[in-house]
Amino acid sequence: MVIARASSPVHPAQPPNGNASTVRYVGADTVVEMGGQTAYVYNVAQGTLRKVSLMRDGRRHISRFLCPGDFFGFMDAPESAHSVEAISDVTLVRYSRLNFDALMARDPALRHRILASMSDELAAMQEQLLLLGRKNARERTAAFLLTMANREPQGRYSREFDLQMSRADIADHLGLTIETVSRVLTRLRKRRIIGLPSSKHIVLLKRRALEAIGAGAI
Amino acid sequence: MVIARASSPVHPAQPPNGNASTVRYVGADTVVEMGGQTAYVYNVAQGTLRKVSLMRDGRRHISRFLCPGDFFGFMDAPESAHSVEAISDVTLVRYSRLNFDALMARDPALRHRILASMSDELAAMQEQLLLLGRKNARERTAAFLLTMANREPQGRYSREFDLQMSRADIADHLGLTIETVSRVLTRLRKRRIIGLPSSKHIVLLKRRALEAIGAGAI
DNA sequence: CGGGCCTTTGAGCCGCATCAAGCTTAGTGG
DNA sequence: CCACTAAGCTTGATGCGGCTCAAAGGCCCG
Repeated sequence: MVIARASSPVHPAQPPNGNASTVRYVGADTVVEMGGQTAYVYNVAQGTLRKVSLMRDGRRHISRFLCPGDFFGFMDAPESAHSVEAISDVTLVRYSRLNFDALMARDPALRHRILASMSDELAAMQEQLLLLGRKNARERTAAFLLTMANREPQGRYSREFDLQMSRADIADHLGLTIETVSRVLTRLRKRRIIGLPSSKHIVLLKRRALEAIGAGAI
Repeated sequence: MVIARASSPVHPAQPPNGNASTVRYVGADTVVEMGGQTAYVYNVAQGTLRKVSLMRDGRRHISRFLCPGDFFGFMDAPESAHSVEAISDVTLVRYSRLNFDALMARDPALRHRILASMSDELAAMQEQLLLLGRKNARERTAAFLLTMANREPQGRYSREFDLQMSRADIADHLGLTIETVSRVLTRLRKRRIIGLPSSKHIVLLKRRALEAIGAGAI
């Protein structure tokens, strides 16, 4: 039940306007928030985080990676035992939940923006359920790469991008092992569907083929 | 993109009050709603439905079973290709989406009820992601039986209940095959953890043991 | 009593996990 | 600039859980 505990928050609580404050976390694996009702709603400004569920015996699942623009801490139920951890240096904008609720009540535009964001998240989760329930390792990996490509900031050409997370994180997101993820990526590289100049740098050589694989054709 | 197409709606559109109307569907496999922006929000009054995603090659996934009290059609994103199908005779209360939005804007209590309901749904989906990503067949089945037991209407003693859905539906919800579901249930019966007087009637003989299995202990 | 559907049970196989080395990269200190 | 180390990634060999294929067993309804 750790709330916004940072091992090293660089700039704690400096409000740019009345409601929000900016918080930064440096280094990997910083636990930002875990379970319970949180006092804050966060918006990711920079960096990447992971939303982690843990089983008692150590099995781990990552339900989602949080990228710039994403909200979190808004709709998380008390009982679900999950935490949010930074996997790179991160800058968050933090809103008091009370202010946020009040703001939502007055501001229909914000309300719709939040509902749309939640709707997107729900759709993504539903896709992920299908992925975990019915797709094989190759299909999962292809779909994941495309999701990551589409999440890249606009400034960058999404044909080519860096994965922000380790093989272990990818495996725990896709319900696979690091070995399987590695093998599938190697196979996609050997078939010239992706380029892999370094372990985290991805080039989409045949996007259409990758899309077909991710959708379960072929 | 079929919206509220019923093969046999018994009582179409009889408004009990200004906003809502009651709709009934008889027979199984009736498609109630599929993809796209729907004009209505539904609340389940009686019966059970399934929320289905389909892949082009026929692979199927059921992300959720809808039971009395559940809302749907509220937060479903346009692009996700899923449908909602009745698996028993069903009575739904249908609200116009426009009215619903307006009502939500004015009524903080309703707004919080809806947010809470969405929060519950999100937590359930997160649990399901962990289940599909990291649990084995026995753990999935145990967790599923407990979920179903806890969803029973209060009038019925949840130690003992009827499954509303077929083995195929259970399999498609748990990312397994009908054969595996059947085998796991048989094994749980032989270990006297559940009773199975008929194929759809479940008796929880050792709830604690089942909980331990479902959580991944043992 | 017969036919169709759902469920159960069995036999064999396959995809991914597990176990076990190597390899690459980054960081650290001499 | 080069050991040295540690962590992460890749690759190979083997095993197993759940899928596939097949058939038999219940149940419902005419």
